[in-house]
Amino acid sequence: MTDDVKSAFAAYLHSENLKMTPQRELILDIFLSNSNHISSEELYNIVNTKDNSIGQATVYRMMKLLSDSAIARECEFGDGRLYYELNFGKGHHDHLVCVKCGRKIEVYDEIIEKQQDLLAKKHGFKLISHRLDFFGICGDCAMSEKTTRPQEEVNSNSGAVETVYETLPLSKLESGGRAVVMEFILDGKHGLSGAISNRKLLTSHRSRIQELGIRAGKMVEMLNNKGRGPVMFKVDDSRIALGRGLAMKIIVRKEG
Amino acid sequence: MTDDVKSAFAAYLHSENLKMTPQRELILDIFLSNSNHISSEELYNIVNTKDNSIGQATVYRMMKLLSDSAIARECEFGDGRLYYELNFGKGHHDHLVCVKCGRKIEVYDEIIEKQQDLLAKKHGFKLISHRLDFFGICGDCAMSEKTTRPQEEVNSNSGAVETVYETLPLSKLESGGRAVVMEFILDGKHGLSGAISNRKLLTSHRSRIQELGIRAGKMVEMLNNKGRGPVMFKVDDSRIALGRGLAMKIIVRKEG
DNA sequence: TTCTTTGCAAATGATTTGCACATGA
DNA sequence: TCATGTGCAAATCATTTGCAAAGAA
Repeated sequence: MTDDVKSAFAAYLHSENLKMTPQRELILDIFLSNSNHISSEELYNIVNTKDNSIGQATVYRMMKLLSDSAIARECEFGDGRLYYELNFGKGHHDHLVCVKCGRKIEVYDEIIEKQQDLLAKKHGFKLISHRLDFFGICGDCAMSEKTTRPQEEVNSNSGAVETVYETLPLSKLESGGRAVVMEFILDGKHGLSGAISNRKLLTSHRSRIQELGIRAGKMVEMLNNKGRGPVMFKVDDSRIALGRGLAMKIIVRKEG
Repeated sequence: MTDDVKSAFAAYLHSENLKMTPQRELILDIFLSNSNHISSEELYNIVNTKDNSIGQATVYRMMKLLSDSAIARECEFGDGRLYYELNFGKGHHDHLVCVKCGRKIEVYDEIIEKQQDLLAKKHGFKLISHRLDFFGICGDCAMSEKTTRPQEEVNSNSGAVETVYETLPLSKLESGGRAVVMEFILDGKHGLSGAISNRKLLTSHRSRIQELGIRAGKMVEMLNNKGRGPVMFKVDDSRIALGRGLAMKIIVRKEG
């Protein structure tokens, strides 16, 4: 497989009168040997450990070549970087993006694809392409959350009580509900409402949220959530009102 | 409706100990009176015509406020800008984005939504949100293409012959097929393979493609497209080989 | 009065580019 | 040979931020 890709790339270079160089070869090798969905910068960091004479620009340029040749495909997940996945010999698929560990799972669903075509047709729309990304928490991360169960709740003195947790945006925590803050979702320059990344915390809002004492691990108690307008909740001993838009960007874990 | 939004925003400001200012009021008015899916910069340009003392930063800051309060929602369509749509009183929806005119059509499909939940569950994935964007050509643009039919083909000397056009990426034009170049799809910094925008031409590749003489309106004839590897086609009198990845980014119109 | 806002200009940060030199075919 | 590739540093570009002056409650 790796060899197929390499000869396909060589053929591409040849057809475009471009040249194979040791830099290009090393970058391709590293791209192929690494887990998919890597950004140019991450790739550069790895390349750099093998050969620190290679510049960032070379890596960026190479990724464009791989994309032009359709050996790689560019994807973006709302955090302002471009990621590259292997495209050679693969068909269309959608992504499940874990906001906790950043893992990207490739999925495909025939029913969704068909229904998308119908939907486009219904609107007189001539489809060229589409993208579907899911943001949430993967099975592994959901599992490990159980392990790092917060101390406040470890009160079982006997018997085997399995507690099931539910992960949701703070904006969906109902009045009276208690939950633990897990994660903030990306915002700022490359934000994407509803969509999420674990790469950076909010930029413009980080300070605002953190000033309020809302930090990962904190317990929150929802005082008032009418499903509309700002939500009112308690952290430590203070009451906080927060716009629904911001509250949607705070992921909490609730006992279910 | 407009009044509802405005009082909701006033309530939000109050709940957050923020203040109403003439700047904020003007920006909100203009946002509400304009078509949805506007970027901060576009909005600033309009605001600027009404009051040129208002700075860009104020507009950017206001859009964050509208997003924090959930009155607006941020969306991005792969061109590196953030767009804002009215969110107040609206539910989840997906977007059909026309690569020709840039129009964004909001759509919703119950079957797709249900299937998405099933798909996530099947992969043990706890869904927080998702986004689904379609890129293609809207009915109106498809219609107006017929009107601006290229001269080369206007040879009907009698009778009413209706010609139906089909729009597709060059990479999908079969060997022997002829088509007219319509559009290049976005790339560069904020590119998105498969996904598309009409805002900018390719940056890094524009020169390469244009040097080759490929321009909107040009007739191309596919010489060899095996469905894999580079495609070979003719423009004017020269033969050109192009990587499949790049060829996917050239939208052509074929007689069908 | 006392925070909050604002406009301006400078800073960000991922990515691209100009340039002079180096190198593959 | 000689067009193409490379590293470096400077340039982009949408967006954010620091700051001193101005304004709302």
